[in-house]
Amino acid sequence: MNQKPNESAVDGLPLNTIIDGDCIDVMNTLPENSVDLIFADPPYNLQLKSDLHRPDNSKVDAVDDHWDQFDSFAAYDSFTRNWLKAARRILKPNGAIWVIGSYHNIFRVGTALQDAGYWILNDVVWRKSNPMPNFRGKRFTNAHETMIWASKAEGSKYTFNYEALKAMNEGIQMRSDWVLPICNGHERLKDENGDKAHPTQKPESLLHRVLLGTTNPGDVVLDPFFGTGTTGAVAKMLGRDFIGIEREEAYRKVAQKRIDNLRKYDSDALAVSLSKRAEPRVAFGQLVERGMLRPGEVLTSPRGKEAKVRADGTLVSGEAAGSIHQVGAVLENAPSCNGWSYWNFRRDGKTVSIDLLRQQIRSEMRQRPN
Amino acid sequence: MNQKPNESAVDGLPLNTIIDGDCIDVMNTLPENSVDLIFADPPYNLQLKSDLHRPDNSKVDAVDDHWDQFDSFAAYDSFTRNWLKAARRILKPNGAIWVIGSYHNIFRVGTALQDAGYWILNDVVWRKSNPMPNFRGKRFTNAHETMIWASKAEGSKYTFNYEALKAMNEGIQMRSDWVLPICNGHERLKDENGDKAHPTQKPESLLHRVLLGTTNPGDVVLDPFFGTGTTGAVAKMLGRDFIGIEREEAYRKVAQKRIDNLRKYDSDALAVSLSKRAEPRVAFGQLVERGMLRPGEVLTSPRGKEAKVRADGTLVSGEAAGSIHQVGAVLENAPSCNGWSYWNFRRDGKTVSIDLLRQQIRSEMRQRPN
DNA sequence: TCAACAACTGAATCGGCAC
DNA sequence: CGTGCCGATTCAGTTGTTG
Repeated sequence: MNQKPNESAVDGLPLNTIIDGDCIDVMNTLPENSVDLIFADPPYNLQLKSDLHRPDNSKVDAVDDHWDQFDSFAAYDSFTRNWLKAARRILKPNGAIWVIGSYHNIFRVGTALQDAGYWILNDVVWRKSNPMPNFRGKRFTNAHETMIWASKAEGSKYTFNYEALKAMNEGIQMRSDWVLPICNGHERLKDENGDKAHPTQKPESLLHRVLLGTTNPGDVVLDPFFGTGTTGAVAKMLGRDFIGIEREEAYRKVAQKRIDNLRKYDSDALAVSLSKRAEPRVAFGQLVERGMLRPGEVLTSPRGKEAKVRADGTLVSGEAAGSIHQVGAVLENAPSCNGWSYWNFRRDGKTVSIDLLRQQIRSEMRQRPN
Repeated sequence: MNQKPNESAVDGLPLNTIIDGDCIDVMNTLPENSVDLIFADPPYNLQLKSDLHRPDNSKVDAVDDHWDQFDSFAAYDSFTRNWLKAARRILKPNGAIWVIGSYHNIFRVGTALQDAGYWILNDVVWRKSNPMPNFRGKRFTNAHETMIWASKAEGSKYTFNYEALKAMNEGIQMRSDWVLPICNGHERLKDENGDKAHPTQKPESLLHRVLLGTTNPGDVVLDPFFGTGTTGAVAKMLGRDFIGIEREEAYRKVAQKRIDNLRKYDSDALAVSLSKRAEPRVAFGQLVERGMLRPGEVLTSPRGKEAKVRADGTLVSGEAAGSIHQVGAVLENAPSCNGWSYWNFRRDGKTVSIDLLRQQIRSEMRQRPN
């Protein structure tokens, strides 16, 4: 394990380990408010009544492992509500959860999430570019799975790397439907017999988008149904810490080997496009103080409105006076206005945005903090 | 009304009419086992906290109608279970139901459907080609809605026109995700003031696919939340009988006029919107997510410039950071640059264009349209 | 008449921080 | 806790106007 525990993490967390046990029992041993993100791929409660066969009579290796049978919806609901409750206790107040499922279980999960006090932020559809066809031709090809993204509570300040996701999507904001291939080829882990090691291994691309978009480097990501450890593998590569919980020894062994053989990406490759919100705040008055703008100087709007700069960093325009934002909003008769992008000044015969001056100050601050 | 009652229909059904009243009360007056399909677009129970403005300061005309207000999840669940129970009674034994919703309500609906004894056949995702963006950059663009398709009971011999749907989809099995534009333009009904007649009018293309795929000509289709009557309009065009239930007089009037006036024009418009397909867009970030390129990997230009790939699909090269196009333009001191043809990577000792990777993804997408 | 441009719109649980 | 204020934030279209 070449990944070190993170400074900001809560003491006593078993970081970057795979824990043997039932996920509810294990989560109940962890400290409350200690985990940044939970990614959960719970059993699907598949309702296959008999073995499914392809048209050529070869048998489909369906999900029929013993852990995936539930007597009734009631049993599944009880199981779901219990693990969601344990998960919510260990989540930090501003933490969030992702749960993935199909129509067999996702409606139970979504209802339980809402009832437990989680606040749904989006449902995200993983649209598979290469799904298994519907061999019998009796239904639509089941070509997607659904993920629910929810914060611990209404009003939580969840992490969302908007600009990074937008950059990843050619400059257009990321939508709630993601087109990604299913996990196969070299990525699909095999056991000693060459069979697939886990029936529902998720693709790393899916976790890449989840972790890049809704965690920061150094965050703690817990996966209560770790399986073959896709969550841990991607977390390690992206410089996040993980905690995995898995009951089946065979899965734990495959996952541990998989993760040990991975390296973390260079940290400069993990830097991500930042939102302007993360930039330090600059008061308009500083431009006046520093002489970048003089009291009495006239600012102009895109549509030719004018305002005069006062010595205290406020503007006057006719009856209106106040901050660059307030005066802009009054002149435009708008509920609000970003004065930084609204106002311009003249230099050497050219019209320049006042935001350019703010950027100068910010770049000075970066070189010499304080 | 130029549509005649169907021979096979149960006697006493008010075919091809719009009934005034609460849907539960009205359904309870209809004979049991009498309807082939129910399409329901119930209130979504949106919980809007305050006004939302676009970045240009214009106000979003949100759904704030009284019929969408519920006090709690419990109240919404009670409402849902009641109308689903009434609906199930009037469904024929081999009948089926479609319910459409968003993450606000669809999990409650799905759970209630399962609990009431319906048998879910698929969840189908309507991927909107032109959704409203997320103006605040706080979440993923809400770019889809979910429909649940369920039979009256497990083992029902529901209708599924597999070949018709396959033919509609260029010879490939119809998948569980449908790309269709939202309802706007001439199809969007307006009131006397020129405002939208209904806040959530569904596109005819959506109902066309539902009715063509899961009913036969002459079947009876009931819509308990008829609104402006998209279900009735498409049913009439496709030779199915409809029963609409709607409480609001204004909606009933608009719907009646719409259905009475159906012209050939409508089916032309339908054909156009059905043939619309989203152009496959490939973002450079997808190559990184999918592991085709690794964060930290170095790309080279034809003249030997280098840049490093970051986890969010942007590049860094010295001071320059941004998209493959932006960084290429900076390094060449050019106004613009096609990053796809500019950048190369190394594999097995050979230099390869990144465009080759894009072509791989494109070919995957082309094999499975829609 | 047409092209170019401006204005408008859609089921949305859409801030954050200092005081 | 509330109040006040800074200041960040949009995609794919359709309709209407201008030249």
